[in-house]
Amino acid sequence: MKKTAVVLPMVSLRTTPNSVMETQERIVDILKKNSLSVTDSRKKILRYFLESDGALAHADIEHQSGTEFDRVTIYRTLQTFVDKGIIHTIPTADNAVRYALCKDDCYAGHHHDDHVHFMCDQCGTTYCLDHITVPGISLPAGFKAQQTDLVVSGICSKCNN
Amino acid sequence: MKKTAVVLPMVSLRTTPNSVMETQERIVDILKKNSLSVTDSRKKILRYFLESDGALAHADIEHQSGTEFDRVTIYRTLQTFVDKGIIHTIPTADNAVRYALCKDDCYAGHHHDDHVHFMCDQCGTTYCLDHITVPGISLPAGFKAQQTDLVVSGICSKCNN
DNA sequence: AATATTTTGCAACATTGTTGCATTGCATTA
DNA sequence: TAATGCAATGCAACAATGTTGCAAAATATT
Repeated sequence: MKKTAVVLPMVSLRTTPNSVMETQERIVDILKKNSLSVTDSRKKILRYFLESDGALAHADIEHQSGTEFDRVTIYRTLQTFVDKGIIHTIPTADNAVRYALCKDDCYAGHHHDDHVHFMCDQCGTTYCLDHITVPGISLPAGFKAQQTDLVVSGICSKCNN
Repeated sequence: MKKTAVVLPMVSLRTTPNSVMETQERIVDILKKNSLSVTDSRKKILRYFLESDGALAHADIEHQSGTEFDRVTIYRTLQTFVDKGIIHTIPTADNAVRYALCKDDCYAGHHHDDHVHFMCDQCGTTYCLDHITVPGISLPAGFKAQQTDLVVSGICSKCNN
């Protein structure tokens, strides 16, 4: 492994704003609560999600992280997070795989992401509209719903000015 | 690549010469109405959709058609059909691109596929539930909806026995 | 600190999708 | 219906995306 330089040295904790410290703690907390060993790539990738207001695609993370870690590591980390219920995938109209943080009531192997996703056609940002729940759909006889995904695309509030 | 056995007898349509002729005519009609030149690949691919009750992925068509035409031709044909409003893409939970025939009120550059899609976790078939419309979603201030996709996954009526 | 376990990087590969260009096939007009 | 113009196809080469096995490195455990 190449990199030895740490991004956020412990020493800086005193002089760093509280919010940064909180995020760092929160990251480690999430990983430990999910019985995951705390590694640099997992911390970094989880940080991307915590600091992003939208969803992230694999490519986003790959570009942001540069050559810091391998493509394969990103794939495996994302898969691990999905398995643990930390993030969830979002089906989008353009069929590009995107991931976003789960709410607290998701746990390993059991997602509860019954909220609406919004994808801006202009800036490409994907939002989780957590407070809008997916309406129940009455299916034809014999059909049994397991999961319902609702994705709205259009113009978001930032681009709508 | 000569697949002989036909799979689904579901609605067991008696293949009289007439119905075959009708399908053939319908295919040519659809192509001409959309100002597309009538080629073998377009006819064949369009036939796959007309004879399928579910949605098709690129891979499905590629496997079914064998080496009859090039992969690139399939990509371009599907794209052409989407552009003309003959088929539409379906966003699925597994983020695999699937296509299905549009209803009549779709035309070039303007899709009206406000119906629900159902994807069976067991057999993998994707259905267009044309008669179930997507409910209106009230978005936060500033958000403007352009398109709404609702995909339900679970067990379909065929597998639910 | 030593050991056991997990994760990572690398390499090699598979699948999926895109582009340019010469050739082929369709459609149009004479 | 033969000639011609234009669109579609096949091919090759490439780019992007995703998967797997294994040795090396990092993490967790004792």
